[in-house]
Amino acid sequence: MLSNQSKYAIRAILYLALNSDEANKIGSKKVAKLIDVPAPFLAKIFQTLTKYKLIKSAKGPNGGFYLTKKELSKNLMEVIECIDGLQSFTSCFIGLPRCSDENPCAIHHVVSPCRKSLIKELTEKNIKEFAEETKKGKTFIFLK
Amino acid sequence: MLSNQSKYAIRAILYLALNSDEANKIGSKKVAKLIDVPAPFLAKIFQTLTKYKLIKSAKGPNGGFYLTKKELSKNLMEVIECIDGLQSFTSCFIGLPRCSDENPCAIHHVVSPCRKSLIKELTEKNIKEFAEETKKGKTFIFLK
DNA sequence: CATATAAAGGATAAAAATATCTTTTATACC
DNA sequence: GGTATAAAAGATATTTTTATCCTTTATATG
Repeated sequence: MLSNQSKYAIRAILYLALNSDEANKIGSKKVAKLIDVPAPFLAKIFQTLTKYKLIKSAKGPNGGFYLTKKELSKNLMEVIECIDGLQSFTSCFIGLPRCSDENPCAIHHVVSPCRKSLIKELTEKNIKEFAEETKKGKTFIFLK
Repeated sequence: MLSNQSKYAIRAILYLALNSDEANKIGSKKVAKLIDVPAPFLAKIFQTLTKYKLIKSAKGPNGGFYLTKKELSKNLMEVIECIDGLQSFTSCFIGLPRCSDENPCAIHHVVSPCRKSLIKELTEKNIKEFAEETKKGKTFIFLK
């Protein structure tokens, strides 16, 4: 479904949501270790996320990555979109080039409602809200 | 979401459901051309589907691939399972190794219901039923 | 200003998925 | 039995995704 890049991005961004702010920046290597993803790969992912303004970065000593209120108000679909694009959510499940509600493929009516509800939830709930549930111990972003 | 292999497999198997039977076998090259997928790749996919008894094959002149009642009664989850496995439907959306209903990742509650309903529909409806809707002109398996 | 730190950028490497090609096997039909 | 047909099997090539490495740039601090 999602590429590894998007998976890592979501985990990392939720980690930053829970553990960083302007006064507490975290380096990419540290995040990588803590959420258990390949460090140089995460560094690349963070470059993309920074470029698309989904996270903040600062160079130099005490530099690192962090989120502010602005980034916390973004949603996970934006994260997925800036890394994978929306194709995997919008293009035909069985690869027909012009499948649509009007011209549906054989399984369109089975797949489309599922996707729409998933997109809705990943768009309407922001990063802060997802992080808050984890903070309360209801959900996890890493599991030992 | 699905690999190209699974996408092609579903389209091809629905094509066979609509256009083949024991008396009307179709060669893999012909199917490939008609549903617009790479011919040698489809030939490989058909090998797998044959091995897992999701389609029938016959060698030699007038040989080819076809479905009987038995194969028509199978479902599309079986097709996906034999090619991709179930990982993409069952493993954690953001890649946590032991995410579950009891130990949910941050987006488990958003993703899990969508997946469950998708699996249910792709399991409960058989190939014949999907093909019949296409036969009636309600859905398509190729679109010009 | 020198030094250390950490991100940014660019180039490269490894693995997996996608796709193709060639040879072998089975079988229908003359 | 010989020939043509088509799948099965196995080997190879290409592309994309995943991952790593090295150099450059920015900046905080002494």
